[in-house]
Amino acid sequence: MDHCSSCVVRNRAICSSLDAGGVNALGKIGRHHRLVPGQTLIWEGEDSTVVANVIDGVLKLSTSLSDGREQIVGVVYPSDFIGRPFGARAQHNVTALTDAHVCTFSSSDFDRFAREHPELEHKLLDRTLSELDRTRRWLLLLGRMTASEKLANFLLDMSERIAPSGCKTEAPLDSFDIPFGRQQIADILGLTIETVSRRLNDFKAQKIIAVPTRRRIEILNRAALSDIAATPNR
Amino acid sequence: MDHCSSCVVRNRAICSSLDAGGVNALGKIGRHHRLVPGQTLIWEGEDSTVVANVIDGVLKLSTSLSDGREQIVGVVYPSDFIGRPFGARAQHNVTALTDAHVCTFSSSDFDRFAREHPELEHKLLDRTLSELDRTRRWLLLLGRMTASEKLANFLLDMSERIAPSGCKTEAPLDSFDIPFGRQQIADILGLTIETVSRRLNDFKAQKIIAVPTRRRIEILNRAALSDIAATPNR
DNA sequence: CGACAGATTGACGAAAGTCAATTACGGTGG
DNA sequence: CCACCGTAATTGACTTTCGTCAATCTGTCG
Repeated sequence: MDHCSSCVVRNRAICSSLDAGGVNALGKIGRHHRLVPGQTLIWEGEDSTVVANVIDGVLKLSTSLSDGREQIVGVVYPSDFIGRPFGARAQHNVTALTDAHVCTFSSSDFDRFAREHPELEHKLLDRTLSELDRTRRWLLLLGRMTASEKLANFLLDMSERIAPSGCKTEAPLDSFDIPFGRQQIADILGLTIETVSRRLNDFKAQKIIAVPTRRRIEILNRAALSDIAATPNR
Repeated sequence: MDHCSSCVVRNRAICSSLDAGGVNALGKIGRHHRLVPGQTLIWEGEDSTVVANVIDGVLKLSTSLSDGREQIVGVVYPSDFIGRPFGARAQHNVTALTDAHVCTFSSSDFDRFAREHPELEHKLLDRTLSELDRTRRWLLLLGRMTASEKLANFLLDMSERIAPSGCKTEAPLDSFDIPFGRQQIADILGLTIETVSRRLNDFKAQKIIAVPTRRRIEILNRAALSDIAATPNR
């Protein structure tokens, strides 16, 4: 880990809680890895031996049942943290969806480092609390929403989280590529690919969205989409 | 907060990370509250002003849609921690299901205290990571399981988490009271009360469980129940 | 002994899943 | 640059599961 100081996520990842000396020390125990789409970094149930920072790319967290049913339980982007520090067993798979760069640490190294750096643990705690809130909101989507509501929320969520490289705006984009195929959308929303396809076509027919290519979405009528996405009670 | 040293959760709540002096200092900023069933401690969307430890009782975390659909996103037991420290807005309601005792702290007091006590933050981080893992497993249940599978998992989960006062065994109980009505079971599992009732009766007809009273469950055939609860792939 | 909320049961409908066939996209090689 | 191929996505017909609505039952508590 030679160039932490020039790392693109230096100021956004948990590293941002550390001063130059701390980052340097952390860098010494980290290793840079490249992942290709479909490559799995952590397997569910294995003794958790690595944690990591995402530098570039998109990865999914997933769990599955023995008959093959799969649920995606999280999607991570650059600057996000991966893995379960402090000795517990990995509870889900971590798999690259795109080409990805990650900065890995052995669990034991990271645990030791974290315990010596309260500022890092604080940052990680804050992130984990936010991720927990986000995941709990997802429970509402999976447990209580219809297919159309799920998709509307998904598209709005994507438009807020996807920022194509080179574009610095913070505002939600009306036109973007999603890093998921239909099966993955289905696995995120707890649906089948057929239902995803049908509801997406409903939106297309109503001119709420356009789908110029398989992976591109254009939101033509954001108000209508927000309307379909059942508003949480707050 | 006079008697932290005699608190029943002193050695299980996050307080267990503190020495006598620390607990004493924390006790000074905490206030003891009694809650009655149905009483709400925190409302979703309000500016988060309190966090708390559960001393006794069971509480639910829930979110709802404007049309009344509700999803329970968490259930907390004695020694569990409630709330979102470090300034974010409350994302869900916290409501007592039984008579309950909690030990509350103003967010700002707690935040300040936590930042001065890395051991406390570490403990909280470890718990939050575990809770995140648990919540993510719930996503699989809501997104990919049938009503029967959901109920089987729910019953097994309950049998492991419920320990009636006075009983010190760690083994799962085959006979226990659940602190939920049918509507709440439905809100946990993303079902309707009718479906809960029907599937429960299926289990009864198969002699897998008995339901001597509304709130009591007796597991007659744990193996069959585990069999229905689709096994995660690990 | 009622009365009421909570739970069960039944009949029906709607939403999403399943299975199968077809189409379209996107990458490859001629 | 175009034709071809394989994968992914769409579409259609049908089934299943769960939800909805309404009636009935039951146990809890005054």
